[in-house]
Amino acid sequence: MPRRSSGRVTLQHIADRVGVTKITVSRALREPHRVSAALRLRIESAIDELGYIPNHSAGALASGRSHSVALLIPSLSNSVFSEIQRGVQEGLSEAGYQVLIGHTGYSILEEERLIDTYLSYGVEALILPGTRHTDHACRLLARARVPVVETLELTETPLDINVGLDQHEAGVAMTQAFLERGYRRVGFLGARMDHRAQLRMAGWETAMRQAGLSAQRCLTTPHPSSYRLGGEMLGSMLERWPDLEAVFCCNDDLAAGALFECQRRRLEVPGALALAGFNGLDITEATAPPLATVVTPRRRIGDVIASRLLARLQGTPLRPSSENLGFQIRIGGSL
Amino acid sequence: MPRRSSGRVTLQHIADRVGVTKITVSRALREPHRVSAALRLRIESAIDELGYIPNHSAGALASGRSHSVALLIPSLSNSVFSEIQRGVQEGLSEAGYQVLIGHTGYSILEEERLIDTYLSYGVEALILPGTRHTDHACRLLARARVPVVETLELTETPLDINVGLDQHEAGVAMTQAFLERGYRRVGFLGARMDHRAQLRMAGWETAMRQAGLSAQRCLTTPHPSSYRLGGEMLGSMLERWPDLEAVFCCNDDLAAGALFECQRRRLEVPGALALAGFNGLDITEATAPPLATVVTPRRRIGDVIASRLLARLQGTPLRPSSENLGFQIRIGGSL
DNA sequence: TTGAAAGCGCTAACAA
DNA sequence: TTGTTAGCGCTTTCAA
Repeated sequence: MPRRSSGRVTLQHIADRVGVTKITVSRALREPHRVSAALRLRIESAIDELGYIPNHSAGALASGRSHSVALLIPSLSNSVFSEIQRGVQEGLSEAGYQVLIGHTGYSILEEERLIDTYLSYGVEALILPGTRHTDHACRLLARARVPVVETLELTETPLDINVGLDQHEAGVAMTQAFLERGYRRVGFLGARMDHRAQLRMAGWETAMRQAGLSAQRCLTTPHPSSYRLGGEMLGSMLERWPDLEAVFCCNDDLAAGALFECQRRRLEVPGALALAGFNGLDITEATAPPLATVVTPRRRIGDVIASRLLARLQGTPLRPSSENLGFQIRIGGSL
Repeated sequence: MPRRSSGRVTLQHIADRVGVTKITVSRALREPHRVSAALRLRIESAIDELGYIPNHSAGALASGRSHSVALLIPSLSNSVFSEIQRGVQEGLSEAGYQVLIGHTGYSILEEERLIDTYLSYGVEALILPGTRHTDHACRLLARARVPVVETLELTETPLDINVGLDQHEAGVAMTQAFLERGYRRVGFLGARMDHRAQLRMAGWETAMRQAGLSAQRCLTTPHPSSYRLGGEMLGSMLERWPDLEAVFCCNDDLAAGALFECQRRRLEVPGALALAGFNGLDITEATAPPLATVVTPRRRIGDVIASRLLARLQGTPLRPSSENLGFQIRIGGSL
């Protein structure tokens, strides 16, 4: 009788039942072709009968491989990340990796905590939203010698693999779309104001200044985006700048909320006020009128992350690199 | 030189540096009060210097405890689950548990796969969306002897802990709200048609039949819900049943999409058509008019799950139980 | 307050 | 094709 034991079925139990040693059972699971067919069948049925579940910790400890990858996302309620997740998941799970999802709530401190946690879980790669991290997080990542993907935005100084799009450029492009259509008093509405929102706003400012126009009509808040907030903030903007002709919102949620507020106020969109959002979520095509937006290649980002990461995990040495997947301006009917 | 070694910093490295044994370092981390203050400080600075990250697998293997709990959610893009997650996370992480999130995509087969995976990770509890599982999943859960929470809906035969609300009753209540306001030709619009959507629809049918009314005006699809789909399906319903007076949608996304379609068709809501959704998401309060909906206590569900689970994990033996957290009907302005 | 010994369940490396 | 041996990094148990 062992001194300590969990009571769970182990490889040894299967081995005893079949009359082989545990390494053979282990092989039957991991390299079935290296075990004779007859034996394999007996092992499989014993596993089934006894309800064996492998102990991942033991395997990871012995092999030094966890077969898992961490994907950190800022928000669980934002479809932007769910599409990236789908691409990553599909690519990596085919290759035998488990994707562990972590939720940062847009906080780089929480990100740091999760990086620590997942490194202690022995993940073989980390996928991070954004390119801003705490110093401590960067130190952890450097020491871990594990592939790291930074995504969504681009940086000149990637830690390792960087896949995303130029948020500033997208902000410029959307603003120019307003200007090309003759709008001059174009405001900016921003919430949460994470790094990407800041970049989009900076793009708006750049484009306005370049056109010799005022970038004063700007309202931001650190609060999280929501439809309701979009409506409320649009109200404040209209009060403060009654001459407003158009509003570029830092994301689709705010833009939709702003559109609803216009409907309540019987303000024609785009007749009395033009609107645009950012991301190209489903809602922008559903509203009346459809919303102008910057369509970001989220699914593709997920796919590309998976493929770059797999190359890296399978040994292809890559030096730090940035990959710009671009964006598209969709005018919809609100501009 | 050891035959195998990961090159990572281990407890032993810290111990060597400080001049103690590894068990003392281990204690300094887990039971700091049992190590002298001076030593503790030296250990802490060595940990910092060398960048030690504990190996979770080794700890879990040795102690038989993983300090982690799995939370499976059907969709990453549905705010319904993000609020539950927040409650669960807050409650459990305070108590030292790591919450591992898994994504089932509404598939009980995928759920089964994730249950298997997370059991092999040694999670100390599982939180599942819904009360329907594959037979194999039930067998896995039974053998695992680990607390299980089934949530969102209620069942007469909980596996263990069941926290949710009566989806059928909510469907009945919302339908009755239509009837009380004089609507008679009330249709039902459903997408995805997971078990909860089915229960809501059954509630609608029950209420209509009890009132002696026809439950024919019903359109469903297995496709995932989206705003766009809500609009398209409403179009089909109006074509098929031009006499439709009201539509109860199985969730808020569909209802919002239906509202947008009404706006496009210049159909007054609720004048020409009344609408209602389900869940009470942010969007229902933002649209013009605000949407009638069934407000579900999602945050509270998360909180209650955490507290029941902690009690259970800390040893309080509970027999299988169902907890009904109820719902509220909010009329908004679309009814 | 600190340490020695053993073992958690598995896999790598080598052997037959 | 199957087995033997050692050890992954940590914690438990018992001892000092």
